[in-house]
Amino acid sequence: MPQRSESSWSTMLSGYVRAEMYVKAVELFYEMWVQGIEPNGFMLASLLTACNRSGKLVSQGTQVHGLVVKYGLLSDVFVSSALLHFYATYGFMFDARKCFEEMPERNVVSWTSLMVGYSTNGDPEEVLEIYQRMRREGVRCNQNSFSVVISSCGLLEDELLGRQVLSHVVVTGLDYNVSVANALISMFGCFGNVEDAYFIFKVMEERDTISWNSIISAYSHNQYCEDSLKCFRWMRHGNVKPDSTTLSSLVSACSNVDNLKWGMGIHDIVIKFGLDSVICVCNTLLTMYSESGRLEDAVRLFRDIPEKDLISWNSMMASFGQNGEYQNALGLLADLHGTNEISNHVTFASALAACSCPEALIEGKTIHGLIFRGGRIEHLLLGNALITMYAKCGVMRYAKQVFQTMPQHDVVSWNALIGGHMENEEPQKALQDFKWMREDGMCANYITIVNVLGSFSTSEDLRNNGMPIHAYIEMTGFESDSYVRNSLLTMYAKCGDLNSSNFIFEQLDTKNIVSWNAMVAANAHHGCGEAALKFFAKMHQSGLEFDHFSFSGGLAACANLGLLEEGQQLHNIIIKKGFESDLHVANAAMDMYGKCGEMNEVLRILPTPSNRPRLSWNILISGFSRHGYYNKARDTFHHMLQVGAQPNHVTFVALLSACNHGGLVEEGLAHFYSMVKEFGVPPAIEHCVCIVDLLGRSGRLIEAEIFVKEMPVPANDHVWRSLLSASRTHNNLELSRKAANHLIELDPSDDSAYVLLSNVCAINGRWEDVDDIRRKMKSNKIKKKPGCSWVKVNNKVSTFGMGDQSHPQTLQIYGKLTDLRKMIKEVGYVPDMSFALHDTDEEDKEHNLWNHSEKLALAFGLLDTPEGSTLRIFKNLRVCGDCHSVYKFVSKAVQRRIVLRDPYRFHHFSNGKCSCCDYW
DNA sequence: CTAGGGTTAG
Repeated sequence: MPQRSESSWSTMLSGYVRAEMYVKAVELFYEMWVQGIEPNGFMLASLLTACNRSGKLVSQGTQVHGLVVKYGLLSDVFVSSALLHFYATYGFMFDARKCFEEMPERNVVSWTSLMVGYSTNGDPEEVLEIYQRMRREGVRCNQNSFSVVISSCGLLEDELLGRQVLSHVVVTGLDYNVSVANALISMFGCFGNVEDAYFIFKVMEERDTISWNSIISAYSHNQYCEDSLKCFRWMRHGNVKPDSTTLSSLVSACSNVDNLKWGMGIHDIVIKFGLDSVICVCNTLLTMYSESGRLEDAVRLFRDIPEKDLISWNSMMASFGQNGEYQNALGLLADLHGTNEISNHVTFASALAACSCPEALIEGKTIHGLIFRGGRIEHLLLGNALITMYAKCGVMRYAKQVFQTMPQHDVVSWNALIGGHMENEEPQKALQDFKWMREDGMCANYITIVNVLGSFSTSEDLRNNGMPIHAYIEMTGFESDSYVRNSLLTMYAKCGDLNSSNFIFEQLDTKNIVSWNAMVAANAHHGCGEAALKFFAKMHQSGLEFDHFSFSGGLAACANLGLLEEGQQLHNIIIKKGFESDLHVANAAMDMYGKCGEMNEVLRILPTPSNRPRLSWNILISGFSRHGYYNKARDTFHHMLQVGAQPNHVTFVALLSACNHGGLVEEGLAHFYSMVKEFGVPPAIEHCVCIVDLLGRSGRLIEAEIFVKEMPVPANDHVWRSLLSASRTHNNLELSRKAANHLIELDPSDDSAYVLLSNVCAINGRWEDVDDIRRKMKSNKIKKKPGCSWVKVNNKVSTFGMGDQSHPQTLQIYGKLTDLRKMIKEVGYVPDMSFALHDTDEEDKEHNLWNHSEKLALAFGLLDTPEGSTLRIFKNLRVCGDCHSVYKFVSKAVQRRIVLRDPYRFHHFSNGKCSCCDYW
């Protein structure tokens, strides 16, 4: 073979590279090398390109680096550019960077290679750093460098820089370049700005498949399912053939219940184009079926994927987890172990997410162990997932421990911790961690704010923490976020400041389902049932569909108003729409039936004891308590302990109030002490109110007063009101005065202090004092909350005030009252004048007593309802003692069952007796 | 330059 010239070796070498015969190129080089021919810069650059493009010749490339150094060719710009490109391609960014920094001169290609390297290695921050440096050094970008910079802005959601880059693009005229425009479409998609994405797409002069894919995925990522489908139709109309990327995006756009019908159509198209074996498409389809609540279809799809990759496994595991099937998720983890696939951090994150419920705590701990032994414990994402898992299992101690041992935190770590405090009802800790987070220099995002606000639930929380944070929100500009505005609204509502929540609600530019639901729930839970129902109806009129939250709120409103029929109708709708199995809805339904006096209905829909959540137990106990079945309340409490459910502070409020209504003083006290000692539930103000009421009602006023002085939390208005009411019942003028003074001090606008005190004075015949109190009320502009009663007859609610004559059947009503009075006087009724609170003669007193609203409602109810039916009457204030006695007599005289609900409890009257045994 | 799985959420 004749001796070849240097140039012929060069030509051969570059020929092999052009022909994509990379291994041949390397072999040729060795042949030349053993013949002792010294390579020139061009050869080494070609060789590096071969190593680069083959994707496999890593060690060969690094050996070439040695030759470059040996022959002093680092100063050759072609060689050093090729070397840089080689290192960047294989992800050796340290070497790539070194190469770049040491280059004698750089062209735009060198800059681009470096940026592409960082981009493909998942470091968009570095890409933007380099871009800024390019700007400083006056280097002009080409289409490739612009594309990678634009895509990095999108990934980092850096909208400010993104718009700057756009202006640079326009200046250079590269906005007409297809690749650059494609990148811009995706970037705006990442910002959630589909309008600008579409604008760029619309003005493009020529589009390729990637352009279509970019706009479709921009719509898909931002949940604009219909728009992505519209684009797809337009694309098909122009005879552009979709590829697997197009269809993947479309499938993920349809990944929810509402869009499943379209998704299934796309599934058919996938099959038509023969793309149903593309793994990426299979995986998106799997997720789509799972997210639409069709887990079985997802499982079938998973089984049928011939060559599952790790993402298939991870997706399936996540699907099981999201559908609450943690055993299946963990089973999959075991199956994965038997394959060739190697699990990654996403695998474990999904497994942890599946274990994020109290029942799966042990499994969660096991995964924690696996992560530790697998050496993944320092992974940020897994640390975050662990915090979440422990927080959702209710073990904040472990969540905090994980947090403290993590080598680094991001905003998600803090949010998971604060969110955990929120869910576990620890508002002070949520606030404390929020403060520490800011001291630590970590920027809050909207989720942080939503979590912190969500942890507040009392008027104290609102005053001390909620309002200062509201100020912080206004200052930092978070109030422009619609999630934040909704959670502000919810906070004010939950803490009982309905005026403020109303104000925020009215100011909302768009009222979404969450805003409406918050208004319904807050009004229902704060005793404004009618307002709640109005919101409920208006929400529907505005075209929104009810969800779990709306139905729970609607039921709570019916419960508040005691509207059994409406509640039942709503419950029927709920069943029809398939919401009855939702835990919150089921609990709200139970609560509604309980508060409407239908304990049998409560028992009918109650979950079986073994999987009965604590909330259901609490509703059951408080239901029994409200109806005076204190034995059943106590039995339920013991049953709850037997099946291993943990009582919480609400359980004890219900239990103590059962003892209270049953007059079980010793038992109530015993529960109060065991609550702290045995169950570790710290006594809160609600428990103390129960105890004060318990002691006071039974006449142990001295002990009640001592308890108030010594109890672990400061007394509030409820405590003093209860003590005042007890001293009225047991006629203790001195204590009444004390309690009334405290009450007026705490809440000067409250009418009950004046009213109750004047009652005690009236009983004792101290009419001057009564007048004095009346004058004070007048001068302080305080009005007695008017008592009213209502009764529903023939689907129409009739409301009566004291001495009300506004009803169209007034004549008959008063006639009926006279009859009743005669009838029961014959069988022993004697009016109890101590409930007549004006200083008049005895006849007037009796006349006033017979003007009480509950008596008017009773007379009307008896007029217009069939004989033998149960009469249901409601009162906004505690029932008067004389009326209670009248109801008993009437129930026997006319042989009717009467159910009276006041704000505290139910009275079931039947055959001359009341279920409260005259103790209320 | 486009596409599939994961942690925080009213």
